[in-house]
Amino acid sequence: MAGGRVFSCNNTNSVGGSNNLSVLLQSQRVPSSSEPMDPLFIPRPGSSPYSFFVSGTRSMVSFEDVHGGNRSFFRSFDEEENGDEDLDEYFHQPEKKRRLTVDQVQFLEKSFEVENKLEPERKTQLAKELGLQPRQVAIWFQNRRARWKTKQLEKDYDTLQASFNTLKDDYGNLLKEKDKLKQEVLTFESLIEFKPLYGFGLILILVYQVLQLTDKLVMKEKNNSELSDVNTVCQEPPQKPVDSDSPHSSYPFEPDQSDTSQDEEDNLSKALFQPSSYIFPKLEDNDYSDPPASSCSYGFHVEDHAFWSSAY
DNA sequence: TTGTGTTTTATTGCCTCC
DNA sequence: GGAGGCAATAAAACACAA
Repeated sequence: MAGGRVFSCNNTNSVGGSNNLSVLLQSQRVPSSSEPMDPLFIPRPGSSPYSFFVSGTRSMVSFEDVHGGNRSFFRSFDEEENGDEDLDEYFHQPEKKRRLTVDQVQFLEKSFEVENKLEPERKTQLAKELGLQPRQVAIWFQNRRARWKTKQLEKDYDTLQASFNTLKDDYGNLLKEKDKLKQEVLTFESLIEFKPLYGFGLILILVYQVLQLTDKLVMKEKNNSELSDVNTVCQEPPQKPVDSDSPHSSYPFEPDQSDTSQDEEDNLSKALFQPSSYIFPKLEDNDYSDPPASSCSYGFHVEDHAFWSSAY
């Protein structure tokens, strides 16, 4: 035993069941694990069947006094070990562990609920009441504290596990929210770059249309001047053949009006001065469609708002 | 009945406190 | 240095399925 600790031998449980046995419980030296202690049983004639010495003192305890003669605290040793032969056999057999009875355990449990630590006086008192050695009571409390600690650890673990799961869920939700906000930030950033291009693109379109229209007007003017030159050279233009059967026949030098009809000019004018005919994406509150990759896109007609959505 | 896993009782060694 | 607590562990007792 470490520190030379001296403690009472065990097997007190067997005391209660043995016939008229009292036990002198005082170990004078520490047995090694390979050297089991032989309890020293001293029969005490005339004593109660459940009386015994405790720790070598004369603190004899009558279990009948404590529990009104109820022997339920002890196993029915009368059934297990009866008579001198059994007693003799018991003395020579190696020590065996004896479990506490249900009543003893219940008594100890109630005492443990009151206070899980054991003061010397209480230990002695409990030992007396239960017919156990103080050492046994101490060991029981020690083991009981260990069991309580294990269960407490399990409870703490469950509590921590629940907290962890809750935190994990919260963390997952926060991550989702973070991604969503990040996406919104990106959209807004893109929007900031995108909006100034609206004006620039519009200008490009207008310039392009102006150039196209100017070009066509120039061409038309040129054609007209050439026609006038031809008419000047030809004093007498050839007569149109009168052919009522061929209404579509035309004079070969007659200027072709199909290319630059008045309707087309009107349309071009409309196109030029009504830029709204170019459909731009309508930026609504929740429309975070990305802008075109480049401003060149504004050179094309976009007929459908859906185009912007599907294009990106 | 037996093998196996669990529970309970007890021991051992180390540590702290007084 | 002794008393007592604790962790680790041994070993008996017990429960239970096959």
